Amino acid sequence: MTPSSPSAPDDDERSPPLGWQAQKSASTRTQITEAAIKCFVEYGYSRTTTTLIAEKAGLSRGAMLHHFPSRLAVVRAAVEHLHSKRLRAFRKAVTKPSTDGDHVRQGVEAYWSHVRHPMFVAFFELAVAARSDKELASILRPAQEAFEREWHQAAVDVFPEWRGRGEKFDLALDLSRYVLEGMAISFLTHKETERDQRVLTYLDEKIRELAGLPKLADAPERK
Amino acid sequence: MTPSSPSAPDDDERSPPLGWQAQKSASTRTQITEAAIKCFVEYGYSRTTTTLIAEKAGLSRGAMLHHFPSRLAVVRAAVEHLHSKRLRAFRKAVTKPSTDGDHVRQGVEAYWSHVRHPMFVAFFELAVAARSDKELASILRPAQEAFEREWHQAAVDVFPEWRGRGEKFDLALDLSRYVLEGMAISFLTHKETERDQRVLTYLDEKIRELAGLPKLADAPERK
DNA sequence: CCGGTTTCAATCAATTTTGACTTTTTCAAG
DNA sequence: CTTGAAAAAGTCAAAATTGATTGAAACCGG
Repeated sequence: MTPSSPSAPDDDERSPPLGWQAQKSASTRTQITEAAIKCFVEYGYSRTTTTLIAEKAGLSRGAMLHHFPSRLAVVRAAVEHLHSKRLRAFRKAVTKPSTDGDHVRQGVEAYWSHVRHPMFVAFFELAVAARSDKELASILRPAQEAFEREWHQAAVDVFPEWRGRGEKFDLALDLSRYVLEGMAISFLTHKETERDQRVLTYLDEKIRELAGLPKLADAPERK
Repeated sequence: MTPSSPSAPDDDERSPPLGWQAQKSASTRTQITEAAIKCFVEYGYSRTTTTLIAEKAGLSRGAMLHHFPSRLAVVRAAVEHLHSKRLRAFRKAVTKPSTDGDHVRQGVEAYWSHVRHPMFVAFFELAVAARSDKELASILRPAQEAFEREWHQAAVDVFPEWRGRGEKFDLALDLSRYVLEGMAISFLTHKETERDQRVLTYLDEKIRELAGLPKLADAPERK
């Protein structure tokens, strides 16, 4: 069932030979939660069984259930882990010094990269499953709300000059969120085309309009 | 397990006393597929078991498996049924004589109503599940592609004057699709606010811009 | 009224998943 | 080197789901 070697040094085993049991335990726990997240992305939420998680983490199922007594406990930990990772990655993306001082472009790009990352897929799977699973919903809601607050705060930080013009600001935020998430979700089943680049460029343009910023001379290449 | 009366006259039982067995069978089959669709909406795809479908359809499980030999057969039929219903409803919405000759408004409104309908939720559940279920994906893909072709055709029909200006036309279409679907999906877990009405109004406005139509004097109330 | 077909109901075995329980291994401290 | 606690592995029964099989009931044509 678990043919992998008992102590396969994964990417979380890089802790120095402090050899502490507590540290090893923590390392194993993150290994498990990350395996769970990978399973969400690869197999979807409902197909993520404890067996599958243990297999992907390179542990026996019994070992996993020692760290997390039940499936839900793993899910809980995975949600927290995913949330903090997501938050950290997003913060890093928006606080990165802008390459050309183009706040709009950077903000859009940051969230666009974010929603195309596997982490967003994992969170999306959880969100969809939570729609008809009240228990999961109660676990997910705090993390989701926290992320959205952070998202909004990041937007305020990126556009400090935009204070007071609340109505258009909110509109630009909502529009961006819906367009980018809608595109990202669409791309889960469809493949990207050149047309979609035009949508991103157009979104940039409209946000600038709403912000009262000057039009960009020409749209530079998007990666 | 199935406490409901054996021959509960549901909304599909209203066929006249033609008493034919073949017709009754067809009626029962649509009853089953519609029950399956309801289950997708209410419990999600993965939790929609054969037991649950039979229960919701008011049949014994054995009776259901007589009409559809396997779970997948039910899903297949449900996808087809859902697809034709979706297509019919959408066609009706877009071909309805516009109340005030405002094509843009009508088109947006039509698709907005569509994505807020339970049928869209069901299709969405299927689409998400299909992401990690190749068998379901192969069932769903034809229906999805057919609907998208029809969607595009409907857009062309609603804006006959827009031929030739392909680039902006496609942009308007893509934008609308992403915004509306993104909003609809967001509303599956969040609740609607007044801010979202502004996004719809803004979308109307931008489509008019792209089409080169005059700005609307004032935004009438949305229902 | 009868015969055969269709529809429906109920039971059964096989499989999967889960969580509890037991046993073995690892490892740091004395 | 011994020892005891933590970690890992393996085993087990209970529950759920599925599809097959069998038996009963309704219905139509003759």
